[in-house]
Amino acid sequence: MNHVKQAKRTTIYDLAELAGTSASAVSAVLNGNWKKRRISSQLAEKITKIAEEQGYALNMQASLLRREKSHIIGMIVPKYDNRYFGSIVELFEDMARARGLFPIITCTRRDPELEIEAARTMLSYQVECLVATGATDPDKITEMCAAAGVRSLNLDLPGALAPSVISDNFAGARELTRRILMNCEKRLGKKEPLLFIGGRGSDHNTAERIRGWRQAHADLGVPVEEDLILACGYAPEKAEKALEAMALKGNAVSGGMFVNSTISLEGVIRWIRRSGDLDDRNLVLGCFDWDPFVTLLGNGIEMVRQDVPGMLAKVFEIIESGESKPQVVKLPPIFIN
Amino acid sequence: MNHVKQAKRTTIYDLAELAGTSASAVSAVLNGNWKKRRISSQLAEKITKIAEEQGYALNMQASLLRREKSHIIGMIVPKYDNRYFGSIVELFEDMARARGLFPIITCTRRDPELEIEAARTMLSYQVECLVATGATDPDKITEMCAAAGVRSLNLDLPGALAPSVISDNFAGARELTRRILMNCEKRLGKKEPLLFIGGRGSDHNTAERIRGWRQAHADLGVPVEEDLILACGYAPEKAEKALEAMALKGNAVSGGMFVNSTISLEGVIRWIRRSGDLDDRNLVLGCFDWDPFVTLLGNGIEMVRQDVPGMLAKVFEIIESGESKPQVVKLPPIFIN
DNA sequence: TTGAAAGCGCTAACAG
DNA sequence: CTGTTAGCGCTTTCAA
Repeated sequence: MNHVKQAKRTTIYDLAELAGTSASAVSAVLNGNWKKRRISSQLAEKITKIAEEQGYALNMQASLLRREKSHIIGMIVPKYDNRYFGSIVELFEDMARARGLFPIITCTRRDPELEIEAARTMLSYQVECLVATGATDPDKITEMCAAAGVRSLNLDLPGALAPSVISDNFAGARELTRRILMNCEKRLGKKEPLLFIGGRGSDHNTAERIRGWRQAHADLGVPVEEDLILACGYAPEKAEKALEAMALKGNAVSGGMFVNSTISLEGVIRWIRRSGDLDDRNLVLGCFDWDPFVTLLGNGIEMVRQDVPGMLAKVFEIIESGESKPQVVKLPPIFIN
Repeated sequence: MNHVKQAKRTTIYDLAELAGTSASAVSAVLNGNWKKRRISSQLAEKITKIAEEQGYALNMQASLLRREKSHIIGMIVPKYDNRYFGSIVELFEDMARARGLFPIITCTRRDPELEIEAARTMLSYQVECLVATGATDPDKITEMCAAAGVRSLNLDLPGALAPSVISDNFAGARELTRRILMNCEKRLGKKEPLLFIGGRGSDHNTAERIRGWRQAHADLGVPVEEDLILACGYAPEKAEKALEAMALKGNAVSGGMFVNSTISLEGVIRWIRRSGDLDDRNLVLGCFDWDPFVTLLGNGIEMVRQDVPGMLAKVFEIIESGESKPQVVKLPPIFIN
């Protein structure tokens, strides 16, 4: 209830003085280890009450400086604005807190420079562990962490130097492709080579998905066409432009389409809407990603939902086990339509 | 390139020893104020090189403890997993960094207890300013901050004790309602009272939107029906259940509908899909929120997109001005269909 | 042009 | 049962 703006924040010394005791007693009480110090519950109560009254807030910087463990866990993530990363971040925070860790998260917008700068900043904040999600150069981050004696893990995109938890992109893409091809047959009367759109050819997941896409074509005896692979990046505009360019070259955009993320799907659908109706175009879509509204788009778009709770459970399992040798854990994604 | 796992992290004392100089010199050089201290560029260079070699990372906790300003800015946010809050968070991080601030963000899942706990934690981390986004009890947070001599601002949901930046919910809802009613007339041949679904009656934004919804009905001479107001909460399941309950009571769900957020819209559309086709039901929808995929849902759903860049620009403007007396800044939202 | 030293607020021995 | 004390790693006078 004290609304006076104080130049100096209340410290344990202030509290000690008010309680007529010492700073160490205050510290012990406020940290909950006063039974260990056998402080009288009377004093404990008094201190707690005074702390409350004064609106005391621990100075974490000082506390951390003194303590050996920071209990801070960091995560870097490429984007917030889609369901996949949004749910990763939200669940990560939750699970971290449930384990008594303080999560700090930062978004790097798929910018390699920002990624390493973010990692360095996290190290400055004394993270005990850093989870690099969808990093472009995870090994660089692992090296930086290792040099500081900090554990790191990769999520979503694997690295060679630290444990990685990812989706089984090959198997997922293979099954997704199979489903799209079957839908083509059902709806268009024939299985035709699919378009692959979105993502970066250089990133591991996209490469694996293209591999699965090829395999499924082979499985079903459908030839693949190399110039139907448009790994144009993730942004909606890029997918939109890629389709436009394709159409301008005189290639009819029709048949089946494997879209590499909902981000790209946004651009794809925008292009479709701009240039004619989805139904009219006889398009059969599948997307290696999930968004609730896409389900509601209709047209039976096949989707793959990555197993975020499963992946994070694995991440924390590895963290808790203390394991730090490189290994890639692949989790099967979930199919939705 | 030193991959040896070190028990102790490299400190400026280690660097000083290696460079044959003192910690204070190292500190000055690494902070870039060595011209002020007139340190020889030779020494500066040497120190920089050694720091690089050793993979030195500043201990921010120690640095912050000593410094007077933390340059940390905090934000609490209810959810990550929708476009609105996702874009707020992403842009906030960006703008904070551009101003030399370190953003720390935490998600409180609309849990009032978590909110104040999160605020306390942020204070422990010595934030210089805290932005409370969509907080259930913003004034409580402002009080806590004030007691610690920390500035706070409210975003999305206003408070009485600190500057607040919000959308103009009344005007937005009024115009959105008007548009839905006009669409009803166009598509269904008549203007009928709209259903209002989603949100909490107790939250300011929902109350303002209901007020706008009423006003628009009055403007167009359409009577409102009180039991068409279903402020059932935000979660998709809640909207879905509310519609189900309404249908079970024998009330036909048809005509126009004002949906209070995309989160709720998810449940609404799910219910529609489960219980018949959107087109068949003659539903005319509007949503006080925006999601790119909703545009692509078709059916001409009217949407309101809140002006996130505008709101954050205003937030930082207020922060930079040092202003801290209560005021509510309302930004007009943008209409999309 | 540089180094020594004090101290930020807290925790954890250790000494009563 | 409780207080004193020694730092954690860094920044910043102050003195040289």
